[in-house]
This record gives sequence, structure tokens and C-alpha cells, in this order.
Amino acid sequence: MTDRKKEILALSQSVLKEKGYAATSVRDIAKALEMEPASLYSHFKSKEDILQLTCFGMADKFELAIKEVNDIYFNAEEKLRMVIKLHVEILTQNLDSSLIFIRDWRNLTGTSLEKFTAKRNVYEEGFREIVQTGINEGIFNDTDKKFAALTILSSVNWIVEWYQPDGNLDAKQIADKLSTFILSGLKKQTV
Amino acid sequence: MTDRKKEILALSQSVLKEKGYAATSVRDIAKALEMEPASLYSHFKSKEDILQLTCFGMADKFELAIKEVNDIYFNAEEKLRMVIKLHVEILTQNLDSSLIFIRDWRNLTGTSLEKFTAKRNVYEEGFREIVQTGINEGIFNDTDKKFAALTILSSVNWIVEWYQPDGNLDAKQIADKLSTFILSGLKKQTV
DNA sequence: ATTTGCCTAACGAACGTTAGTTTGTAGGAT
DNA sequence: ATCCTACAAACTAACGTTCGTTAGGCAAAT
Repeated sequence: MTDRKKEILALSQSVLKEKGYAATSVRDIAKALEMEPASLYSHFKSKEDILQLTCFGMADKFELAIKEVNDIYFNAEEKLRMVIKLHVEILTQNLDSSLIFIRDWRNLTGTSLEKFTAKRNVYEEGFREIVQTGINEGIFNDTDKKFAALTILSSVNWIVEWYQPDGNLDAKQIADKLSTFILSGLKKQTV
Repeated sequence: MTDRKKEILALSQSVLKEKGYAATSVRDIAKALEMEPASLYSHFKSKEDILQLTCFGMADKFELAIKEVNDIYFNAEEKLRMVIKLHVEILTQNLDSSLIFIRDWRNLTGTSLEKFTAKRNVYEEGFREIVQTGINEGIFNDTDKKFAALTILSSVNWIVEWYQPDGNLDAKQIADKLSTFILSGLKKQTV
């Protein structure tokens, strides 16, 4: 991928995130980039090509992250804290892509859609394994691990809806807060 | 709203939830309903009319729920458990509308969009108040209430992504699990 | 007699995309 | 130094399709 292509992709993503993939036309993107619609096709095969590059680009980052965590860390709490930290970092460092990745992947078609959901399942399975590890270690409640993994992922992914790069919370602080919330809950421990 | 209009609205929603509002055409809806596209306009002013009826219909239900909770229940934990229960019930009993409500409200335009986000803010504020009540009562950790409310709402809303009406969890069970998770977290309480 | 619910037909606008062409630029040969 | 080649990146023009929507009519039910 040439530098110019990367640049145009990034700009396209910042346009797509505003109204969503389906509601944004190729002409919308071209206009924001101050070029003709046809010019985009010097870089991309199709509109969906942009979506694919975005979704799989993000999926790859997450895949790498969970592999790293499972290779290095032993303790389930450590693993969970680490994967949440990496996840939040990926989201906040790629906010435009992340919004498209989370909201618009459903617009993928055919084999792309299948591959994507497969990758997603692998990642979710990684979360479930961490929960299971914690249960086996006796440090997590013996809970529904599927349910737990989904709940964790949902709260982590939701940060793209409210995160402000210029706000008063950075990625590390968000990750810490989330981990604490997920691990200990809202209620004070009764002693 | 006539019975026929209600029926057509419900059918339209079941079509819209599949590919999302923006990616679904009026012709798609008409085809699924086995009528001509133009016939839909005997019932709705526009395509966005359908979206508005859906989004505000859901928003009204949630508004009612949080009012009920704040009127009746005193204790913050009780309030939180109750509002989660009602929220889950509304979602699961209106799964098609819920999916559109959660995913597609961004496609609203003009004053509709403004009104909607305002309503959403009111509801979120209701959650924040419950958290604040719990902190004041000394039963919740002194946490970032904005952050907590968002995290709670995200995990509650996410159930529309995986809930199966024919699955092995009903609304009550989901609400219980969620409440427990949110209140106590994943980690075993160290005694 | 009026209303409800659907129809046929069609409008203009916007859609994603393609074909073919021009422009700018970098590198090697003369 | 200048020319030639090659390629990248943009352009103009337009294609066929689909979009949301409207006008007007017709049949059955009230």
C-alpha cells in the first residue's frame, strides 16, 4: 500500500465514520477529499474495498493483541487487564477505523462477510478462554463465560461512542477504570 | 394508528433490521410485504417516517420505564436491578425495533435527530442519578458515575446483538445475570 | 357517498462504476 | 543538459441502475 493510498484511505475513513458506510456515497467521499469520484478508483477497486480494508485492518490488530496476551501472560486477571488495555489502545489510536469497524461491518458481503465474522469469533473465543482460565484458577466467579465475554466486549467497544481524544481520560485511564469495573463491579464489597 | 398501519410498521421493521435502515430500500420493504413501493406511502409520509416512528416508539417505552423506577423504588440497588429488568424486557419484547433503535437512530435528520438525542440524554441521566444515589447511600463504590452509566448501558444494549427469542435464556434470567455482573463484577470477593 | 388500501406509471435525482485521456514526475539514455 | 520512457494519479464524460417519491385511478368496505 503506497503512502498516497494510505492517506486517501485514512481520509475516506474520517468521512465514512460521520454518517456510516451505507449512507455515505462515493461522491461524498470524493468531495471531502477534493477530487472527482472516478479518481478514487485509481486507488480502490470499489466502495466495498474501502470497507474491507478498514474492517480487516482492525481485525488484524485485535488478532495480534490477543495472541500476544495469551503468549506472555499467565494469570487470568493479568491477561484480562492486558487485553482490555490493548483493546482500548487500538480503539483510541484508530478512532475513525474503529467506528466503521464496529458499526458497519454488516455491510460487508459474500465471503468477506464470512471471513470477518469468523475472525470476530476467534477474538471472542479468546475472551471466553481468559474467563475460563480465571474460573479454573478459582479467582473468577463461576459464571456463564459466553455471557461474560460478550458483556465485557460490549462495554469495551462502546467507548468509541463517547471517547474524545482531547477529553480528560487517556487510553490507559479508561482501560484501568474498565478493568476495575469489570472485575469488581459497582457494589462495595461487604466485609 | 390503525391496525393495518401497525401491522405494516412491524413488518417493515423486520425487514429494516436485516441490513439496516440506510442499506434497505423502500422497494426492499415493499417486496417483502408483497406490495408495490408506492403503496407504502398510503401509510407513511416518507422512509424516514418509519425510522422516526420506530426510534421514538422505543424511546417512549424507555422513558416510561425509568420514570416508573424512580417513582417507586427507594434503594439504589433495587432501582438499578429494576431498571435493568425493564430495559431488558423492552429490548427482548421488541427485538426488531430495538435493533433499529440502537443501530440506526443516527440516520434521523434535522429536529428529529435533535429531539432523539435529547431523549437519550434524559434516559442516560436517569442511570447516572441511580448510580449517584448508590454512592450517596454508601452502597456503591465512589466511581465516575458518567463512566459507570455508559458502561452499564452498553452492556445492557448489547444483548440485542446476541439475544435469541428461542434461546435458553429468557428476559428475566438475562436481567438477573447482567445485574449480578454489573454489581459484583467478575472477580471472586476476597474474604 | 366516502374512505381505505392498494394499484400503475413515471418523475428527477443520486447511485456505483467504467472507459479513455491528460498531467506531473522520476530515472536512465543520449 | 536534454530527451525519452514509464508510471502514478488525477481528470472528463458518461453508462445503466436504483433511489425516494408523486400523481392519479380503481375496487372493496363502511
